[in-house]
Formats: sequence, structure tokens, C-alpha cells
Amino acid sequence: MVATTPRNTRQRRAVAAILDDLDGFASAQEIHDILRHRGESVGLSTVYRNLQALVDASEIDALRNDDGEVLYRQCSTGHHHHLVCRACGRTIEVAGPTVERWADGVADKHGFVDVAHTLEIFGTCGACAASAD
Amino acid sequence: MVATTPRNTRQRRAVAAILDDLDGFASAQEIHDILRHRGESVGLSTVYRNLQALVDASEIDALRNDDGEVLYRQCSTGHHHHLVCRACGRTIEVAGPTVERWADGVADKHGFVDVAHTLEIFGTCGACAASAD
DNA sequence: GCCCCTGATGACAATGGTTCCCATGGTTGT
DNA sequence: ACAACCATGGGAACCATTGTCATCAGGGGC
Repeated sequence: MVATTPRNTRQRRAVAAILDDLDGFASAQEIHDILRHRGESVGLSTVYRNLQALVDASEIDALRNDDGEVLYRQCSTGHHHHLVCRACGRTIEVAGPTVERWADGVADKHGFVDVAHTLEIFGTCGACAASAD
Repeated sequence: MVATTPRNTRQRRAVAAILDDLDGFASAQEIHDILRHRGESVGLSTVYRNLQALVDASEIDALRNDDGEVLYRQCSTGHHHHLVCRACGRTIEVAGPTVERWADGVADKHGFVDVAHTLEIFGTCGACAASAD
């Protein structure tokens, strides 16, 4: 499987630009809407395809919210987790070396191989909690 | 909010019985199929409703697999996480007091309130890894 | 045990996020 | 510029899940 270089299309650039601008996580549909409002309309299928390609290339992170929707965000490289505000989507990347070791240790102790884990922290950030009073 | 006692119907008992018998996680559709094969046919809507009720009552745990499907399992009470085999679904409950404290501490440090977290470990159990060779 | 009220059921429609299909158009190597 | 071929987009298809509503049955009251 020789990795073919993806073409540099207007749509691909537009999707990447949105992810550059956004701070928190956003769904594919939200990104599609933002593109429409910017006048840089891109087909919904294309948004999905490009997001999936970026995930495959490990250039963005994806996670599911409680509703099962997939959210995307441009993140730093390397393994990390997220502290996400339920209200505004603001996201803080967190590293947890201890947790990584713990998870691997638990799996190893039970004879599991090819181990991966998911860990996300959800809460309400200070600003949103204050404005909700 | 006075909790009304749910009625003791054949369908409710049948769904609970399946969860009693199963060891690992199963999707609503799988449980529906098992019921059909047992001859204790139950409407799909009813399966979903009863599973949701059991989740609300904290009598079973629910989590999403990579495909976004919701999986259900009868678990011990109290907060815990899961080590799940991708191949056979075998599940081991794990407690991680250190992780709990770490997650809460991280959230607190950033001023987040009303904090929750998700943590699941996926891997291939020894038996499945051996049979895959 | 029998009735009746009311919540539970189930067949089907509807929803919503995501993926598939395929004719068309734009990109890139030459 | 040319041509080959990948990317696009609009709509249909998919699939898990939820909603609708007429019908059914559990269980409290008698």
C-alpha cells in the first residue's frame, strides 16, 4: 500500500482552514455549516471524506460525544487526552503518563495484547459555570 | 420526582435474563436476536426501552464501541472501568482509584466543575490472540 | 377471582448522522 | 496544453435509535 499524495483542492484547504481557526471540537455537520456561511461551500460528503483522511493521517483527533456524534479537532501531535467543556466546547489537552502506564499494566496483567484505551474528561469550565448562575 | 415502580412484564424479565446470562457487552440488536432465537420474541422498541430504563436505574453499564453502537452489560455496582476484548467481548472490570483522583485533579486545576470521565481499555485477550495465529 | 385504569408493548414510520454511488469537473505529471 | 485519474457533490442508501399510537396486559381495588 503506497501512500498516494492527496490532491491540493480548494475544498481540502477550506476544511483544513476551519480546523486551524477553531479551538474546540466540532462535528462534521458544524464544519459544513461554517463553510457555507463563509461562502466557501463544500459538499457534505467531501467534508466527511477530508475529515476522515485527516484522522487517518493522525493530523486531527476525533472523539464521540454522548449523542454518538463524532467531533473533530486539530491537536498537538503525540498521545494525549482531553478536558472538554460540555457547554462551550473549549478543550484543554492533558497528558497522563501515569494513566498510560496504569492502563497498559492492567491489560498486561490479564494477558491482553494490542492494547489501546480511550480517556476523556468532560465538565463545565469556569466561565460557563459562572454565566449559568 | 417519585420513582414509579416499573411493571413486571414478560418482556422486562426476558431482557434482564439475557443480561444475567451474558458475560461480555452486547448491543441492543444482538440482545433482540438472542431473544428471537430463544423463542421469547420481544419487540425491538421494547428492548431499547428496557435497556435504557436499566441504564437509568444504574443496573447495567453502557458504552459505545468504535462503530458508535451502544453496548450493554450487567456489572457490579459502583464506579469502575472496563478491559474489553475486541474479538470475543470478554470483559474484566477494573477499578482505578489513582486515575479517578488524577482526572478530578486535572479538571479542578483548570476550574472545571460537574466533572465526569470516560475510560475504557480495549485489547485482544490471550485466548483470542492465540487462536488468531 | 374479576374489573378497570394505566402503563407497557410492538409494528411501523421517522429521524439523523454517516457512507455509498457515479457522473462531472479540477489537478497534476508529462 | 493534454490526458489520465482522483476528488467532488448531490442524492440515495444505510443503520442504529427514537417516536407514534392503537392495542394489550399487570396489578391494585373490590
